[in-house]
Parts: sequence; structure tokens; C-alpha cells
Amino acid sequence: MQISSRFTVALHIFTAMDVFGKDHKVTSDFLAGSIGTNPVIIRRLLTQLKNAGLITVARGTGGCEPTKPLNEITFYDVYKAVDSLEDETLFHMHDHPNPKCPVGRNIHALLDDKLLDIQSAMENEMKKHTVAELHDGICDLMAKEA
Amino acid sequence: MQISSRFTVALHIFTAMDVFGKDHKVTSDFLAGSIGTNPVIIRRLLTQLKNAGLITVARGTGGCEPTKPLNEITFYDVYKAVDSLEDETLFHMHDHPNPKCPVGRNIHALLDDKLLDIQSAMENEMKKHTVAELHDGICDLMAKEA
DNA sequence: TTTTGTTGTAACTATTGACATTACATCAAG
DNA sequence: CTTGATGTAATGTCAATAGTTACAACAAAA
Repeated sequence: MQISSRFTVALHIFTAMDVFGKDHKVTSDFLAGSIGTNPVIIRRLLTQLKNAGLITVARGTGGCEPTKPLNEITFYDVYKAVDSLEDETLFHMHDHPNPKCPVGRNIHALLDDKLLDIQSAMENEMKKHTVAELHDGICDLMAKEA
Repeated sequence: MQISSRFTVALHIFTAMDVFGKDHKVTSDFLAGSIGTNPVIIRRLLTQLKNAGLITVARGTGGCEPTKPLNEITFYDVYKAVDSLEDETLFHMHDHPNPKCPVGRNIHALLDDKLLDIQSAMENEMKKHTVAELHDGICDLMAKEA
């Protein structure tokens, strides 16, 4: 299964705030136009990012912006903000292993730490990337276009 | 989103083949009993593992077993066998970024390699773990019970 | 050769989550 | 008090997971 597009949409949002934030008010309608989706989808995402303390959203007047320098916001922060899972594990364990079977009643103890190793490897890589990279990257790409 | 339970169920299957394979015929009914699901679910999984060359399944007579030593089967092999949605990446990118927007038309180029870094970090960790660990681990856990 | 137990697979259902859309109350500022 | 925006409820669509029943194909033993 794939990780939901909320993550890549959120990164798109940070990029758009960076590129357009100085000249335009970055509203949910504007973002929806750039991303190709519905403004309500964006508003729900903005709410998640706001609740995580990563952005502020101006009710009434409109627009959003980051709360801190982009190099202090990691991909992991964004991922956790928009893709937080109930039990927070990346891997789904089958729910009813047989407690009468020696394998069934030990499968959690057997697998849990190994699965966590894998999840941590992913999350640690996410922590190495910050949203500031998006600034540099998009500037380069836009310069090449010109 | 979580990665489907097929992965953990498949690891459970390898553990059960290891623990019970010498004394019992490991059938889909037997596995379904240990895992707590339906035999057909197991058969479909066994077919995926068979197609990946990781196990053999005895039609007619019944039962399954690994095709190679457990230390030659990595978690990554198992993951790819049961959770591969043909050349899909781990992260789902939104499908309709706006080509008229400088961010929208560059978002793939901007994100793809960074997302691949993260996916590779997860997969590389998966490659470090082999199914042989399950043998050692389950033996320890069962010994503690006795 | 018939029986037995198993695999392979089709067909169907239920449930869940992602994503989309409409509608409208709420809000801040001109 | 008008305007343009956010917050959010309600609803719908779609795809994937997971479960279930049913049965043909199969291999080996009786």
C-alpha cells in the first residue's frame, strides 16, 4: 500500500508558500489550483499542519505561512502532521493470531522490534530532509525554465 | 496509511514453516488456524510467495516449504513478493498538479529523488533482515515459555 | 479406480480509507 | 454590512483489503 498523497500535497503547499508567499496571499483556493484538487481538501490539510504548529492560517482575512524558518521543518514533521496513524506503526499486524499456537502467541514479540527498525530507518531519513531543500530545488528548476 | 498485513502474515507463514515443517504438513488450513484468518487468504498469499520463487507449494498432496535457506530470504524479498503494486513507489503523488503553475509543473522533478531516498532507506533496512532471524527469535521465545 | 485431502481460483460481500464536492456558518477587515 | 476567506458537516465515489462460499483440478493413497 502506498502512503497517502497528503504528504506530497503538503510538501507542495510548503513550496508554494515559499515561491508565492511574498507576492500573493496563499489561500486554499490558490493552492487547490496549483495542486489540482478541491479547496476543502486543502483546508483540511492546512488544519492538520496548523495543529502540528508548522503553519499559521489567517481566518477571515485568508492566507497561510510557515511558523518557523524552513530549515527547521523536516519532512518527518510534515509526514507526522498529515499522515498520523492511530497506533503510529507503519506496518499492519494481523489482528487475531491464535493464542493456542506457539507461533501465533509469540508473533508480536517476534516481529515488533524488527518492524520498528524498518520504520525508524524510513523516519530517520525523513528527518534528514528539511523543507528548505524545496526552496533551493524549486529555484533551480524555475531558473532552468527561464 | 499502513502497509498491508500481507507482509506480517507472510513472515508468520515463514515462521510456521520453520517451526512445524519438520513434523507436520504445513497446509493453508493449518496456517489459517495459526494466523486467525481464512484459508483462501493464505492460499492467495502462498501463490504470491511461490510466484516470487520463495516457496514451493504441493498441489494435490498439500503443504509448502521454502525453496532456499532462510538466511538467503530477506524481509525485502518477502515484502516485494506480497506487497508489490507493479512499479509503484512508496509515496503517492497527487495526480493533477497544474502545468500552468511553475510549482505544479516542477513538483515531480522537485520531490521524486528525495522521496526515493526515503523509500530506499526503508528498503535497505528490509534487506538487512533475513527470515533466518525468525528461526532464532521464535526458538528463544518458545524456550522462555517452557 | 475410487476416495481423500488439498490447492487454485472465481464470484461475491463487507468494510475501510482516500479523495471529492456542495453547502453553509463563522470570521476579520475594509 | 459587504466581501472574501476559513472551518466543518454531510454526502458521494472509488479502490483496496479482507473475508467467505463454492467448486474444479490435482496427486497420492486406499
